[in-house]
Amino acid sequence: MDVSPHILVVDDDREIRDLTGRYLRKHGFRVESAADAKAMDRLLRDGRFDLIVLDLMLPGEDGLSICRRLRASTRIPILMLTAVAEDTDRIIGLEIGADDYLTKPFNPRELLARIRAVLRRAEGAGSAADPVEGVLIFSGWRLDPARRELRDPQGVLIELTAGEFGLLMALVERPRRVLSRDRLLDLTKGRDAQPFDRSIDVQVSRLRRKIEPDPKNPDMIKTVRSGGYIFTLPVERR
Amino acid sequence: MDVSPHILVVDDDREIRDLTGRYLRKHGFRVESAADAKAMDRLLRDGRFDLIVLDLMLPGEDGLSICRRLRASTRIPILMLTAVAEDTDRIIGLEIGADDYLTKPFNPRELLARIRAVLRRAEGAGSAADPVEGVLIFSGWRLDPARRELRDPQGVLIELTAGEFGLLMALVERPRRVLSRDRLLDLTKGRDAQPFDRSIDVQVSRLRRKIEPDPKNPDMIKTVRSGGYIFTLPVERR
DNA sequence: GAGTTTTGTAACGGAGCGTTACAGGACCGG
DNA sequence: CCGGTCCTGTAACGCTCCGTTACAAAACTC
Repeated sequence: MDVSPHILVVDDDREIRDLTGRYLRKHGFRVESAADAKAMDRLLRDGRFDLIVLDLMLPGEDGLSICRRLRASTRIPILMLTAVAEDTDRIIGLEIGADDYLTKPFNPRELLARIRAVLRRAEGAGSAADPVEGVLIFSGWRLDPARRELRDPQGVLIELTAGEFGLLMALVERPRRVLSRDRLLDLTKGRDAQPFDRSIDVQVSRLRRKIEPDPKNPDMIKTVRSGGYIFTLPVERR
Repeated sequence: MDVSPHILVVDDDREIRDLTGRYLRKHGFRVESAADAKAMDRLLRDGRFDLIVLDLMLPGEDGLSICRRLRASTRIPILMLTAVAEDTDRIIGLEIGADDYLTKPFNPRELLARIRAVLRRAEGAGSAADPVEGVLIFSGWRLDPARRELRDPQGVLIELTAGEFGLLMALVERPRRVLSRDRLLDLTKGRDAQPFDRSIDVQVSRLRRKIEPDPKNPDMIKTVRSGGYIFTLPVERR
């Protein structure tokens, strides 16, 4: 299971997206990027992020507005990028709710340091990093992310390996949706698929053997041919 | 009673102490200053401070060491001053647990802005000079940071070495989240992992032997393969 | 129904991890 | 400064996990 923090870079400058993305990945982060507010919203809907790097100047909705909007609904830490140096004080003074800021042009290492610092701070106050709160329940089964335990409807502990647990989490957190192998690989390992990568298939097979009454005719985790896999049961969070 | 925030400036350069002191006072802060670690300790002993501005380069004990030491016992926000734009130092400064930093020479207005930002952030999480938070309790166990003691549910003192205690603190202060070995190393030793570094594994093993009822099937400290370790029990602070 | 693509799973081997043994280092009292 | 004790990092061994490969079964196409 990949625990590396997930960063979302929002900047209209493609070069900045690419460079920072590469740099941050090299240092162990998972990174996705968006060129504007719309693309950002799309990514936010689908994935969980630990931090957003947000450019102040954007086409369409600008950084300030986005920042305010995000703050209204989430606590995801925000690191603002500002173009000019003079306004720095004002930015902070504006109390838009960003967690830190950096003026362009910036040194990637400084970005890295500030990201780490913000993540560390966010850690204490139940950040979006891990809303592990609550157990996931599906037709009597209980999946507990905090204890990393799965119990069947009779309450019996089902031993899962870390890989199996991570895969099941990825599925159960997104029930009744087809998840491609690529997506599952990203969610569980934070890596891209290699040609002829079958690792997800094998993990699914191993997982089914442990949780499906009849692994030959899977009920919970169904295969979607040339699509991926889907977790079919309704899931309740508690 | 004066409620204006209380700032402690630690810098060996007298001019900086005086100038920043004057500037910050003008903007409504109470300010005291110290030229070195000794003087700082003296002031800390009998005053409450809301934030410390700490120079990296100091005669005697240097800023990094001081920072680490302060973090071990308090949560007072720290704003580091670094002399040159020496990146490694700056980065380490944040990694050590400083809340922010600024490179000299700096614009007083920026110092002011960053101080305000740090104070604003600190506000939420039990601010002021609360020296060492209370006892940490998990399913009957009591971990006391002030006395550096661990007692089991029967009240029996469990002897832990300094390393074991530090590791347990790092875990218990961040329960129910996966902590990578790198992170744990940083939290406990303040250093980076070397290739083939297994010291965390060994410490975890020794700690489990002392606190897990069945060390072979750990319950409190679980392993997350290729992820790190997680402390699974809910923790209450008192 | 033959051919093609996709998926399931057994088997193998490399990598991650727990544990022990050992040795260098810190600490302490004298 | 010295010897003993305790602590902790490193090396090594064995076990488990999981990615890869290979082949068979299933699903789909025409």
